[in-house]
Amino acid sequence: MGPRPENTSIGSSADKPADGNVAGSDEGRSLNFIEQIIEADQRTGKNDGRVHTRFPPEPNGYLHIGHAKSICLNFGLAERYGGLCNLRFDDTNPTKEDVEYVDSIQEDVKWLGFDWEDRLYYASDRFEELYQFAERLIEEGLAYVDSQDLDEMRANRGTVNEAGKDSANRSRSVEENLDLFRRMRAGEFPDGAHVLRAKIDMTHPNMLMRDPLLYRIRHAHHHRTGDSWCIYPMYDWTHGQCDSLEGITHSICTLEFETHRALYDWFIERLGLHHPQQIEFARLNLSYMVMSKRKMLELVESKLVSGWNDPRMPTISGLRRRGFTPESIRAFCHRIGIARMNSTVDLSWLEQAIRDDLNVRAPRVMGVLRPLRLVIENYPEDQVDDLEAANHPADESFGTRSVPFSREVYIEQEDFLEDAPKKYFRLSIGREVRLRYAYLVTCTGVVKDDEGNVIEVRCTYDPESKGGNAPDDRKVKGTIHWVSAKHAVDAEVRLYDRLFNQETPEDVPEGQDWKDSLNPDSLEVLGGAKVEPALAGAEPGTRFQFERNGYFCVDDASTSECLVFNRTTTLRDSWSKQQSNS
RNA sequence: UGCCCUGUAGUGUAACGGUAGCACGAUUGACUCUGACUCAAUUAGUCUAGGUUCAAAUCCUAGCGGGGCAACCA
Repeated sequence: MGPRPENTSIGSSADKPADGNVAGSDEGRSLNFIEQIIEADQRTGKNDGRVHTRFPPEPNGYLHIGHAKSICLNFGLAERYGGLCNLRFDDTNPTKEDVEYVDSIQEDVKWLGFDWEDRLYYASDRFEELYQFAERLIEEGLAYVDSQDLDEMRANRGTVNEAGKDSANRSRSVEENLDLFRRMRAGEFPDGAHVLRAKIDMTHPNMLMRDPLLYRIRHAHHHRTGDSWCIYPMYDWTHGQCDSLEGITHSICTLEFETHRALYDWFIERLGLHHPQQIEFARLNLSYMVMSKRKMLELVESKLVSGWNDPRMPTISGLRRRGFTPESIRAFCHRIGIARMNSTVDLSWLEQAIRDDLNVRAPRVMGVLRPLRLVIENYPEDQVDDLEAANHPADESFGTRSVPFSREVYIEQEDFLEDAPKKYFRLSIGREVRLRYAYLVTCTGVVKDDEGNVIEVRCTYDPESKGGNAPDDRKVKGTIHWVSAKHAVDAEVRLYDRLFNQETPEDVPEGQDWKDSLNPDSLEVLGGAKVEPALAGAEPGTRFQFERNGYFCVDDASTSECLVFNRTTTLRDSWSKQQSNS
């Protein structure tokens, strides 16, 4: 990539795997409650010791970090116990679903590093089987066609404090039910005319058991089955049977399906099928983030973000574009654990996970975000030094590269201060700092514009300090990064901050909209950044550490004419923390 | 005036009637050609009240707090 043949390819090693297991060793780790269930099942010989899980998204949106938790759980369990994990699309609602989502979901699961092999299933592939099951239920008097309208049905369902009332249609004969149901399938009725319901108990304290709907009429085009169906099964009628037919042993879902478990079991038992165990765990909540598909869709559609893969979004595609590695996301999911209690993980955990990973695998490079010209008065006009710089401070296998140095360099604006406090280790008039890998320089003065802004810093260098060390071994506390002005490559750098200012943006105070807490400064675009020449032509997706500035990833929009970087995350910064604390 | 689930350091999770641990953070120090990394140390916890027990985070009762359930969504 770089123009200099002596360089090792600093970009290509960006995806070099971290040594050691970034996800942490499982040895000696205590078991989460699901692993305990599985191990107990294996001890008793349930399912012949088999472990078979599944990840069952509805293709109605892009996957996000919360799905990643579920993916890591389901595929991880299969891996840990020598079992299998399926990918299944829960595509029973044609009006909300699309192949765009089917494709992106597969891409994201693969990118995360998981493989369903030949076990890709669609609930829609089982519409016929599910239909036959429904006829069986009708024949056994366990289901009936109801013809109440929506409002009637709602009214008769009762409330959490009041029992529901039986529908007048509840006593229809098996023959009539079968006839009506077949005609529903045949397309004789308009949307909403009838539904098929299970006959359970309209007074049940669990609302889900008050004669739940199995089928609704929907004359809609399905992204897979086309127009061959006009009745579509509901989630509850679909999910457990699909689990069962796929031979799933442990059907893991989030807590909001807890009350559905009674129904799940009821259907499987009446049908006499293999009985997977539904197990619920707490979904992931992240501070300063919204995770509902509805809200994310609204952000996308109202152009408050650039798309599903906006680097500020919690989507897998957003995180990928932001520069996250799959390993870091898996490590994050591992670190947050699995439990049944609702909780909120701080957004900083995600940053910490990517820092840990990139620290090991990202080559170091120098880039100046907000340039300030530094002129080295005693350095000859036409001279250029080629200085050797390590691509990684702790891993020699990354090799070295050569960085050109000349009389004028750019330094970071914040690395110069006229009135500097004692503990400021950077440049100020009369003070000496090290230009990383280059020379020690001492500031002699500044040039200001009419308004008094510093537009140039002057200094002298110690020719004896080439490479960064003085012959007399004098200690220089500060080391700053730089880029040779005449060799610099221009770049656009996009800095990201949290999307919301509210820790829990979903908790909206009355009279406000959840979008009111959007952070207006979540994106800052720096158009005039300067990076070292080795970065010219860096491929989209390549990750670097800009020393002292953070981790950066070449954006998909980057071209050879115009480099564009996304800042994945900053480095930890105890200096600015110290500043803000005092 | 229902049913179900759930309360452990700041955060996330362990402890399965028997020593309350771990991770992340925070703080301090060491190291340092990244105020990064690394290393060391420190910090801080069982919602409340009763009860059972030799022994309770764990079991029981009551209270308090959080979440879910009344789409022809998943």
